[in-house]
Amino acid sequence: MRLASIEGLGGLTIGRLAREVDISKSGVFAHFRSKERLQQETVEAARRVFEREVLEPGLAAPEGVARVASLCEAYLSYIERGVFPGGCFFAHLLGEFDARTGPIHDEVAALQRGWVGLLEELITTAQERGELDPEVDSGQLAFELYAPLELANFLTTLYRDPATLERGREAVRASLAGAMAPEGGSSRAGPASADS
Amino acid sequence: MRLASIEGLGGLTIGRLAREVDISKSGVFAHFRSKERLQQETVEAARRVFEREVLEPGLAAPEGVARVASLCEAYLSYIERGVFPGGCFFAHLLGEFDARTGPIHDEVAALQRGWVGLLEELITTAQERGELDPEVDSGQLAFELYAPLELANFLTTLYRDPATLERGREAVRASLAGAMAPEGGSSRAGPASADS
DNA sequence: GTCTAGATAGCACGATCGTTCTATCTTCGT
DNA sequence: ACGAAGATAGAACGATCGTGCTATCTAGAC
Repeated sequence: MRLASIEGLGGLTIGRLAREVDISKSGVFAHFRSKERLQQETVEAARRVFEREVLEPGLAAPEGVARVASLCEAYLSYIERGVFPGGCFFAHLLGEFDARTGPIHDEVAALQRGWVGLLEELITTAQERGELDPEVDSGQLAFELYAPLELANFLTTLYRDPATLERGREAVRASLAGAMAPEGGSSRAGPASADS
Repeated sequence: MRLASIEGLGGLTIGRLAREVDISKSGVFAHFRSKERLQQETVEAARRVFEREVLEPGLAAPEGVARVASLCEAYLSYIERGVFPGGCFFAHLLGEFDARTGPIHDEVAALQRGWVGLLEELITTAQERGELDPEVDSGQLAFELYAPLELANFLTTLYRDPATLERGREAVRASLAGAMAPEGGSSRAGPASADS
C-alpha cells in the first residue's frame, strides 16, 4: 500500500515488492498468485485502512450536519496524518485508472460512487432534520464538499506542504455555511415554510 | 499526448509508441534521444495544447470577474470537448507525480503554481475593479474555483459521463456569486464603504 | 553529380517483467 | 513419528524495456 500510494498500482511490481521486503520474487509471488490478485488485494487492504482511518471516526459524530462536517474533517485529517505516504490512496487510483478500461477501473468507479453516495446520504439526513436547507441539491452539495477535499490532497502531496489543507477546511466550512437552513430553530421546520 | 493522457507518462513507452504509430523502435528513438526527453517533450507539447485550448480562449473575455468565469468555463469546455481522450493531461500528471521526486515532479509543481497563480491574479484584478468583494482571500477563492474544475475532470473521465461537468459549472457559479462585491454599482467603490 | 543530414530499419545487449517448476525448510495436526 | 500445508528460494522461460551500433534510403546544398 505504501509503495502503491507513491508510485501507483502500476509501479507495484512483484520484483519491486520483493526487493522492498527483502525476500525472493518467488516468495512474494506465492502469496498472491498473479499480479492482478496482488493489485486487487492491495486495493482491498487500502479500503479497510480507509474505513478505519476515515469512515469510522468521521461517522462517529451525531447525525445531521455535524456528521457531514465530521466526515470531511476526518478525510482532511487522514491526509494530514500521512496515513499513506503518497496522499490518499484512492485519489491516486482515480488518477491512474479513470481513463482506462478493465476490472480495476470499474472497481474504482464503484468506490467513488460509494463515497459520493455516502456524502449525499448524510446531507439528505441533515436536510430532513431541518439543519440544512432542503432547497439545495444534495448531489450538488456533495460534489462541492468533495472537490476541496480532493484538491487539498493533491496539492498537499505535490507541494509537501500541509498549509493547503487549511484551504480545504475553509472551503468545506463555507459550503456548509451557505447551505444551512434559513430559519434559526433547531427543531423540525414545516415543509412549506420556505419563501422563494 | 493521447497515449499519455490515458495511460500516464509511465505508460508512454518507446516500444509502445512505436507500435502505435507503426514505425520501428529505432525510428522513434532517433527523434527523442532518451525516454526522459520523450517525456519532457510530451509535457511541453501538452502545455502548448493547454495554452491554445484553455488559456487563449479563457483570457479573451474582458478584464474582471468575466475573465475569471471565462477561464473556468474554458477549462470545463476543454474537458467537454475531449481535447485529450483521457481527460485533462495535467490532472493526470498531478496524480502520477505528486508523491514522487525528480525533475518531472518539480515541473508539475511549477505548472500547478502557475495555474493557481493565474487564477489568483485574475481574481485580484476583479477585486481592484470593485466587481469582487475585496474582503475575500483571493488565494482561497482561487482554490475554491480550481477544486470543482479538477473534480469535474476526474469524475467525467471516470464515469464517461459529461453530466458531472454541470456540477462543476454550478459550483463555479456559486463560488463567484458568493464573492461578488456587496454594492450593486459597477464603478469603482470607495475603499472604506464596506460594512462588515 | 556529389555530399551531407536526417529518417527509418534491423539487430543485439543487459535489465526487468510475470510466471512456472522444482527444491528445501518450518509448522502443525494426528 | 509421520505427513500435509505453507513459506521461501533458485533457476529458467519468453516478453518487453531503454539503448547502442550499423546499415539503408531520401531530400536538399553546393
